[in-house]
Amino acid sequence: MSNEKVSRPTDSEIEILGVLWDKQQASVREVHEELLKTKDSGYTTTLKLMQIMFEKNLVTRNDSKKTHIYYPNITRESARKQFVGKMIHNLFSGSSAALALQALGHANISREELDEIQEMIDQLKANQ
Amino acid sequence: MSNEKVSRPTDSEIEILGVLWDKQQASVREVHEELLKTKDSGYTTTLKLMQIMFEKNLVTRNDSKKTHIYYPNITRESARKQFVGKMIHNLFSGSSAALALQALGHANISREELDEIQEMIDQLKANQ
DNA sequence: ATTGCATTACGAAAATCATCGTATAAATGA
DNA sequence: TCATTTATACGATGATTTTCGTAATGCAAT
Repeated sequence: MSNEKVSRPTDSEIEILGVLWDKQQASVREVHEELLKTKDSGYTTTLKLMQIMFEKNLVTRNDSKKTHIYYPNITRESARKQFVGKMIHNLFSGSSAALALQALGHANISREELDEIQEMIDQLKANQ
Repeated sequence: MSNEKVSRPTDSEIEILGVLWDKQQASVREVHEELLKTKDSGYTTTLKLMQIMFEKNLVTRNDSKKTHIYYPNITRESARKQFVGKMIHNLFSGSSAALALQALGHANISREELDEIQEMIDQLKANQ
């Protein structure tokens, strides 16, 4: 009867998960090298964070070799859902449309992407 | 030469800012009463949070009367930009279109809202 | 096998956040 | 005026997050 609860990742944990999502799997060393590109902290900091993430069930790992290999234990998709839901509630008074508009206004979006969003809207309208 | 730096609000701070954005201005008591509707904490907790927010420049206040009146010192709009930008970077690999799609998929959006988003897309396409 | 390097384990400190109790001061009104 | 209420100030605590130093351990190359 192990405790399978998975808590919400912190910002640092999201950074690490981002690397694991991209690479599918990675050692602490690999994750750390990747993080160094955008921030500056010690190796044991990354190690400790990943060990804590293991305790929190945010990642799994294969420790059969000396160098442990870590795997994400939540999907990018579920993290997105989680955070987007929270943000809609916190900052957009529950309106997902408002968030969508904000995102659209945020930065360059290609023609192809606009078409894709267009399609999504048509679909939503059709299902109403 | 005061330090005008404004840091990113925490979750609790966003809740308080939410009340101030809605009301334009409010005393600690008024904010606290509002918070009580959705959460349960002591009055001095709210007071302390708002005092810290004052030190962080997240709010201003008029302390000429005994009961201080607080004002938001960042706009809802800028907070939205801040958080949306961070989320796009953290979780959507920099793609605002991906976030827009995620938001669209999140929950019920009315016909009117869909039309509004539609319009935004047309506008973006026109400007390309 | 011994040395040297890479890795994990572990503890602890610093920083931040959320919480509240208590003291003090201002306003009110009997 | 003085007691009561209402507000702020302040310090302290506990929880969580982030950070790192040091010790122990596994592995590889001499």
